Amino acid sequence: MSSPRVRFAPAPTGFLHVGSARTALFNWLFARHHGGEMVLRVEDTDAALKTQEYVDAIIEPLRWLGLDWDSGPHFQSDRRDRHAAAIEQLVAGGSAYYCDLTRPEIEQRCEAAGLPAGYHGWSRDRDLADGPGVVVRFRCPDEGTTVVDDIVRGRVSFPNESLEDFVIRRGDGSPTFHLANAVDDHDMGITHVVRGEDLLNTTPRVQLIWQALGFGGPPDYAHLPLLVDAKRQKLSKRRDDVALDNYRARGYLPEAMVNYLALLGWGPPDEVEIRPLEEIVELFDLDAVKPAPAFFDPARLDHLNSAYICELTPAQFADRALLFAADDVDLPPPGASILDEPARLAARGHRTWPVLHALAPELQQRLSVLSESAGWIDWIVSDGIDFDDKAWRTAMVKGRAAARVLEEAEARLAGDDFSSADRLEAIVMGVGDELTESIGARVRSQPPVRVALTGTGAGLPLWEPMRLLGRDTVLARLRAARARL
RNA sequence: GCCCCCAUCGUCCAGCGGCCUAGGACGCCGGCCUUUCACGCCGGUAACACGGGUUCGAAUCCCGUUGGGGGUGCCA
Repeated sequence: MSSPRVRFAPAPTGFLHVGSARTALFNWLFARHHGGEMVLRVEDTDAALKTQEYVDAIIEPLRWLGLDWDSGPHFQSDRRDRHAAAIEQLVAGGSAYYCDLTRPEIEQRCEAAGLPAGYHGWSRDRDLADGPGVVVRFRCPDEGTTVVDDIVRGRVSFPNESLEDFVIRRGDGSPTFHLANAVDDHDMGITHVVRGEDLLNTTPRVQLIWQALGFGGPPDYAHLPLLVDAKRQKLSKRRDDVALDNYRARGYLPEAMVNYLALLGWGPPDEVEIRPLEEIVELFDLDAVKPAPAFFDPARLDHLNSAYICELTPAQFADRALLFAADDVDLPPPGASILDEPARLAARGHRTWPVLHALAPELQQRLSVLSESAGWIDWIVSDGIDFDDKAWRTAMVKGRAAARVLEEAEARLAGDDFSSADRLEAIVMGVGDELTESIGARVRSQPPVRVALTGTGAGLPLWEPMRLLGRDTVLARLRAARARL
C-alpha cells in the first residue's frame, strides 16, 4: 500500500470518548504500520465549540495515550467559505435545492399524502429562492444503489430509494457534516476513512456528495465495530464511564489503556496480547479487524493495567503512584505532569514518595489501578489509624493471648534499632513461638501486632513498613492498642 | 415501520474448507505455596445460535430463521 493518509475527526464535546480514542488509535496504527500520515481535524460545524478548552479536551487525552499526528489540528469552522462554495456548486449543478419546510410541516405533508414519516423530496420542484432560514437539500437518486466498499465489512449496498434528500446546509448557513466531510476529506487528500460503525449508514450520502462534486473515486472505508457495554449497547455518556480522562484520573496507565483498546476488535495473530505499542504497530492491519461489536470490559482493562503496573521500576512506580497516594503533595495544575523533572524531584522530598519507592514490589503486585495505592499505605503515611471492628474482635478479643503478645512485642522491640526488617520479623514471630511453647497452644503473634499497627486484619507484609514507621511510632501504637483492650 | 450491520466459551481474541475430540487470555471454581492480604504455580469450568443447502469433507462458503445492535435530525 502506498503511503495512506488517514484522519481522526472528532466533534468537540468537552471530553474524549473511549470509543473515539479507539478510533483514533486504529487510524494511527494503520497510518504508522503503512508509513502513512494522520490528520487531526476537529469537526466543529458549530463554531462556538472552537475554544481552547474544547480542543484541549481532545488533544490532551490523545497525547496521554501517546498518539501523535502529522497535520492539524484543522478546524472545520475555518473552512466555511470552501464549504459554501461547494454547496453553491451543487445547487448550480442541480444536485441540490432550496427548501423552507419545517419539521412539523414535513410531518403534515406526510400525513396528508399518506406516506411514511420522512422527507419525500417535497421542495424539489418548488423552485424556491435562497433566503434566511432556507436550507439546502441534496437530491438523492430515486433509483439504483450506492455501494460502499468497506475493508472490515466488504461490499455494503444501499438502495437509493431508501435515501432521503438530506440537508447539507442549515438555515443559519452552516454546512452539515456530510457536506463538510466530503469536501474536507477530498481537500486533505484522505485515502482511508476509519471510523465507528455508527457512521456506516451516513457513508452513501457522503459518497453521493463526493460524486456530485466531481471528486472522482471515493476513499476506502473501514467501519470499526462499536464498543458496547455489558448490556450490549453502544457505550453511552449517560450509562457508562466513557470519558478517557476519567481512566487517567483513576490511575490507569496510558500504556495499558492503549494496549487494551488495541485488543477491541483486533487481535495479534500470535495471541500474545500484552505487548509494547511498537509491536502492535508492526502487527496491526485493518483487514484483520473483526466486524462484531466488542464489549468494553473493565475487568480485562484492570488485568492489563495490573500487568503494566508490575512492569514499572520502583522509581517509576513511586513517581506515578504518588499522585494518587499522597496528601502531602500538591497536585500539578491541569496539563502539567508530576512526571516532569522539577515536579518529580520536588515530590521525592515528600514523605510518601520514599514509602512508595521502598514498598514498590509489594504494592505493585496488589494494585489494579494506581489510585488503590493510598489504601495500602495510609497507615504508614498518616499519623493516626482507624480500627476495623471485625479485625479487632478476631485478633484482639478472640485471638489467643493477645495482651501477652502485645506486651512482649513492645518490650522486645524497644531494644531494637529498627534497622533491619528481617530482624523485626524475627522478633515479632519469636514472641508467638515462645508463647506457643509456654502455653502449650498455638499462639499467633502477627494478627494482634498487625491490628495494633494498621487497624486492619490484612495488608502488606509488616516488617519493612515497621522499619519505615520507626521505633517510636511502632511502640506507641502497640501501647495504644494494649490500652484499648 | 424502513435501511444497514453483527453472530466461536460469561467476556476479548485465534480459527479464513481437512492440522478442531475448536486454541489462548480475562473471569469464575478447586488445589499447592503462605503464621495476614497478595503474587506465583498446578488443575478445572465453558462456545462454533438454529434450519437448509454447496462439498468427498464446514466453525469456516451460500440461503433462510432467530436473536442482538446501529441508523433513520437543520447531532456527528
